[in-house]
Amino acid sequence: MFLEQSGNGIGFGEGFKSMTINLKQLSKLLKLSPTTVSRALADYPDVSAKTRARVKQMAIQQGYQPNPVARRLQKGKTETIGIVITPEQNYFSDTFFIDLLSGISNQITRAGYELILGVASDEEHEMQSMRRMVEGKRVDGMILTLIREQDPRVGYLLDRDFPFVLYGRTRETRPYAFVDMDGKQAFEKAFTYLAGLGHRRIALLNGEPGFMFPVGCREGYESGLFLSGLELDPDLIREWKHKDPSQSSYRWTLELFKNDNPPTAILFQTEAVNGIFKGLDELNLQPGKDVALIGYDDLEIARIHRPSLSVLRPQAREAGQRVVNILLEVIKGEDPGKFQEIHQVEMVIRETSLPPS
Amino acid sequence: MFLEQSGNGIGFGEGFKSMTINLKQLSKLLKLSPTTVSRALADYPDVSAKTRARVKQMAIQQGYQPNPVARRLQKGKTETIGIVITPEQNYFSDTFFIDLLSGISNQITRAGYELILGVASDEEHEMQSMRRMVEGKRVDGMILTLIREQDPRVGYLLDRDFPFVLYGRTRETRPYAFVDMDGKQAFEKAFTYLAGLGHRRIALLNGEPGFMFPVGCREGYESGLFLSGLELDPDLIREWKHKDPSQSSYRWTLELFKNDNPPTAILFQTEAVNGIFKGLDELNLQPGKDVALIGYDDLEIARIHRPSLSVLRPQAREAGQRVVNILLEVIKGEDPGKFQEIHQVEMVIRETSLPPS
DNA sequence: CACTTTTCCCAAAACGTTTTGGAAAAAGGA
DNA sequence: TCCTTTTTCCAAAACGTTTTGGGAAAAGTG
Repeated sequence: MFLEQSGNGIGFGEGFKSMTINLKQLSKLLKLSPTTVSRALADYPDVSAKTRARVKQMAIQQGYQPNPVARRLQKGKTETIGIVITPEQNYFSDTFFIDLLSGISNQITRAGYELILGVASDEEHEMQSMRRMVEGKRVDGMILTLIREQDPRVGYLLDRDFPFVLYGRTRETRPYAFVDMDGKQAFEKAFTYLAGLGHRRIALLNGEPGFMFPVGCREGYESGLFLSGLELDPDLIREWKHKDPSQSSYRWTLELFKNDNPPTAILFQTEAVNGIFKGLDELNLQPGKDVALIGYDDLEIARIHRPSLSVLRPQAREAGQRVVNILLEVIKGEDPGKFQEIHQVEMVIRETSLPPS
Repeated sequence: MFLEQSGNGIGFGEGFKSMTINLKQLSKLLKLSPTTVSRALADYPDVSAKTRARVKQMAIQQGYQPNPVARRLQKGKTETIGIVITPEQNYFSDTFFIDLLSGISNQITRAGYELILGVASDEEHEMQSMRRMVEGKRVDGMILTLIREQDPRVGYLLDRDFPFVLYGRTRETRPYAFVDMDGKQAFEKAFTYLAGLGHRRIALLNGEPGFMFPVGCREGYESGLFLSGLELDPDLIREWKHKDPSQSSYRWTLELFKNDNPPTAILFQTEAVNGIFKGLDELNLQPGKDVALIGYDDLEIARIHRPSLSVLRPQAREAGQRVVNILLEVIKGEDPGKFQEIHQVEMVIRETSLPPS
């Protein structure tokens, strides 16, 4: 008989389903050792150009793909990176996050890696899901998003010396890798733009405290005040709730204009725009005309709405790609402290950023 | 020396990072063979209750977790299931999809499996991403969403006899497993409810042709017409575009009310609600008062808006869990044709479903 | 030609599990 | 007591790769 081992012979009696060839079968077909075939495909220099070509051609012809599980075991790597999302925080339904994820996925695939996804209902499950990935040896590295000021995930991963990259930043003294958007510069830019148009009462509807991103926004806002020679008025600043962006921003908008000296412009995260629009509508104020608006993030609603919303637009897709490339370096053993990127945010002037009337 | 093999001895000189124990080390600690330890942990009957208890205790104490990659190789399974999303279609940013994903992830984790995510920019990349998973032996099964009437993915998977479950249905004669929402029943229910209130001119703003879900909605609408003894008026039916739900539905709303005999109620997918609201606003028509509205899917906007939107609410999370449980059965070898579930959709009456004025 | 170097290939080990096919020890039956 | 059955354990093989450590043949070198 030609077939020496159980199911490892070539060709007969196998269903369509299992029509995949493995290294041993391929090497038999080529009358070479598995070693040589493996090394030929990996472009090792110790296999002649001729046989390398022959091997590669046959591999393509036979549709051979190395079994990733076997490779992972041998290499001691999972070739997988993990991410955990928390839908409750109303963050995931943001198109900007999809862009981020799209960039991440794109780059991961290009590297031949896999992205595994955890969905956690709250902070506790978020940690639990991450620990399963890390301690269960299911991933080589983690990507963290929606970072909090005090983020236990970061300490956990640093303690274990486990590779990770943040999209965002946190309060942590030890060095770690991150890609962040320059929220400060963005809000400063938006503020000074509005101030340059003549606005003197500019309100800030900021993200919920506890998370890190509102910190930069606030800094940029204050920096804008300073650069424009204006005083901070606490009445013009408030936070919306992640659980309920529209409702909380709606209420705040109504309150804001009960003020004796109401604002002529508002800076905010675009996520909260529906509530603001609704509030203004109820107050018979026209967005853009009676109140200038600039949102952070370019969601669909910003483009669709009439008047269209001026926005600060982070390049989420590019950021996602950078996050992955950095993580791959960190996994290789590079020093995470070397990778700390702050990306500029572009301002898109549309119809809601006119001078005060 | 006590340590017989390279890094396999217990305990000395290993960093915090590699403080994970493997089966061989654990068995050495217990003075048992790896075989017995493995079988003890897997509750095989051929290991005594006493040693089983001892093994389990030690495993917990040492924090032993079997290396999933090694297990997968031996078992010939990836313990992984795949899903590919297409952000372009404006589907992913829907909270209902997050619910679905949440149910999927939840159940996958419970089974000890992994969910790997592909993000594809268009139909072609969607297929490519799926093929990578399937032909690259990276998953044991696939979950498909946003199904088209003619969906090449289904044919591809059926041809290869590869396990999969649809969230939705397609036009395909061969048996396959699916979990679908009863869009027909939902729209019929909504229609007859409105008709029961006295509405006689009920419009339908449906999803884009080519996808499967609008088919059921249309059927339900027509069935509602029939049950209410009404005639179909083509002027009252139109589709919105996936690429741009708000804009297309906005335009349609304006056109709709140029009609000599305009509708008093509209049925639609909630995704398109922003355009409808905007259109009605421009026409000085009050939602709920001048025009009754019932949307399909309970998005945040539906609850937030004043008046709040009456909706048809699919239980996406439960559906996601079912999809996974079914897929696991199919992977085990069960006949996919046995698993064809159509889930009822609940109607939530809020403020936009009053009788005609 | 004899010796060294380079080129090209391969057998065996290893990655960490689970499964297979016993085998020794204990218990039961006469 | 001797034989059979049950209980309890284990050595070895297998999963499909990649890496290690050569080794034979070919090509240079004097």
